Amino acid sequence: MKLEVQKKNLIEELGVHLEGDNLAPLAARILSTLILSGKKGVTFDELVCQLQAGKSTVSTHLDHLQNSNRVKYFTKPGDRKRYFVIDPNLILNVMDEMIDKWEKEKKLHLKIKEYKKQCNCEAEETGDFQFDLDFQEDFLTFLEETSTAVKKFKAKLLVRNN
Amino acid sequence: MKLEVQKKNLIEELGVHLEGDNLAPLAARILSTLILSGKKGVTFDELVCQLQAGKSTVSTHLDHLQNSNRVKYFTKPGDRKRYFVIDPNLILNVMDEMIDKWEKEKKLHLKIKEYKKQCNCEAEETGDFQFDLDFQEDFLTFLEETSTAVKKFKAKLLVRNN
DNA sequence: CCTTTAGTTCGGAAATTTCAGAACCAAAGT
DNA sequence: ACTTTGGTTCTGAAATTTCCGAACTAAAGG
Repeated sequence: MKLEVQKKNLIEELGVHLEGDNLAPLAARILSTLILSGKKGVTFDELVCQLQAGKSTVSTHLDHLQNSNRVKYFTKPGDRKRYFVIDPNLILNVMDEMIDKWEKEKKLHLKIKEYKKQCNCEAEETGDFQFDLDFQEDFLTFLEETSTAVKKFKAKLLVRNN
Repeated sequence: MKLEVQKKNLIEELGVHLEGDNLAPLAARILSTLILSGKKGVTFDELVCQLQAGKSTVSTHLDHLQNSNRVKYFTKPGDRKRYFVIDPNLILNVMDEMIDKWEKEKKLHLKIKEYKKQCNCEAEETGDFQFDLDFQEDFLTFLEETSTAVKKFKAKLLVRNN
């Protein structure tokens, strides 16, 4: 199959997939395009044209993508255009986000565990425990272990890249 | 602090958090309520009252939550009401979902890698490679490792529970 | 200065999601 | 047979998200 056709199909497929992470359709298409366009970068106008989108839309979404450390740009001397590329640390940033989210989740579930314990204490005399603390326990271990797995891999990457 | 107040606060806090996983606000509140109400279960009417929501809304969202294996219900003999509780396998199901998602992602990125390789080949003579395959390589390893970490933990849980 | 380029910002239109009310249904009680 | 209970389904309203166009700005070119 011709490379251009392949690219268009992949942009769409990856785009749909990326929408899963709370990205607006067009934001997902932008990111997808950048992922599939490589180091040479894509300009603002190219994005507007290729995605058939409004300038304002592209501008806003590019802002978002840059603020969330997914996208960067570089310039060429004597050329006012910006060449957008995916942030070279994208994987690391994604991992950091995951770790962060799990960290928050852990704190929340510790609070919940506390609450459940208190509830079970109150029901002591009746012997009618409301909560199975195993669930909470398991979930916390789950978050812990998954977190460390990602952290380890992150460390490995960092060592290798230096 | 009084347990009831604690519970209400936790339901809201956990609810907001759960909205992060593509759940509608009310769906998140339902799940949150069930998580914080334990084994005794919560009836349809209690959900409608406590969450101040329409019956149709609760009905629809409960459907969703059951179809996505997050929620189950049990009944009591001689009592037509349904007592909703979180699915006892919720953690396992969540893990399966994660593994599934990563599996799909892996397939997609293998396709992308293929595409990138072809692109780089075409640009062979110019020496002007469009893609740094490291990114793709790293990402695939990342998915692989995170997946196995979760799978291992899942296996551990399964062994313990039997 | 005036124009062109490369965008940004603002206001609102269009699409989508989320929710509620009314009508409905099926099983159980009377 | 009628009523109550415990929901479900359908239709549309309200809220939110997503996007676009028009007007604007700032830097560079002529």
